[in-house]
Amino acid sequence: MYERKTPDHLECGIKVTAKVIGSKWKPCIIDAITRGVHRPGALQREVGLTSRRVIQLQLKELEMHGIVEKQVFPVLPQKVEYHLTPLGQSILDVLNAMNTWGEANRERYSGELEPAS
Amino acid sequence: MYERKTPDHLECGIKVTAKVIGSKWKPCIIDAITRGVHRPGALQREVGLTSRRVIQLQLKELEMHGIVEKQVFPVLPQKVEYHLTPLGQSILDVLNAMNTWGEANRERYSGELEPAS
DNA sequence: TCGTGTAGGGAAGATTTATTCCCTATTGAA
DNA sequence: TTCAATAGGGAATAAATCTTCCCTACACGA
Repeated sequence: MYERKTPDHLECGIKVTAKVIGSKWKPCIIDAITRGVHRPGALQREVGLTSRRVIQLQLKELEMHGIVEKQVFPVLPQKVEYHLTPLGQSILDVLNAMNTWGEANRERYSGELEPAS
Repeated sequence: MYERKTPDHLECGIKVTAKVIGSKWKPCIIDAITRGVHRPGALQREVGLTSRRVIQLQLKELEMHGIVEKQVFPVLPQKVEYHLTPLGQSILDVLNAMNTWGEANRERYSGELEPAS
């Protein structure tokens, strides 16, 4: 586990939220779970472009942050499912706002960046 | 200027938005500008905790991304102001959503992290 | 027995991002 | 003349994040 060398700055709400969903794959994972993909292996195949390990690490953090809940079925072969907690459900509002803005402005950022406005 | 070695993944709106506001200080800077702090030096003092250089770099990126507009006054000593563009105004919805969620759940993430829910 | 699937993790390295240090240039005030 | 303020940037380094490689363990089927 990596140990931060600088303290977290959580003085404003934005940074709290960023701490929870601000990483390369977490939004994708949360999105996939809401679409009904619950098992780690399936999530990895769904998200693609990244490895099993990466998904595992992100799921673990999401679980620590109370966004997802891990459910272990006592069967073999192993079966595990991750579901959104109520807290996880509540953060969908934020993801939706981000998605809406991004979709509305995608073309501006897709090609090379022009100087702006 | 740093040149990325891996391509941007902008296939979903969330990542587009994250590219634009997803950095350590950009949300703070945008927030300060909306509160009426427009000059680089003042922004640096307002945000605190970071250096002049950092603010400069972030402002430059925000300008390239069309979020803020730079206004140079032809006077001496130099005077420069940054203001939000209409596009910048529109992204406030996202920042507000993030802030609301974060404020509502701050206590959960302020101390040490408990295993969750 | 060997290869497949499941889920999980340690350790090292690559990549990206943030920060620091030290420069430029200008004007006015001490 | 020297120091403060203004705004800006190059280069190097520190820190954080992401990724890859190689392990564990279990059960089933060929």
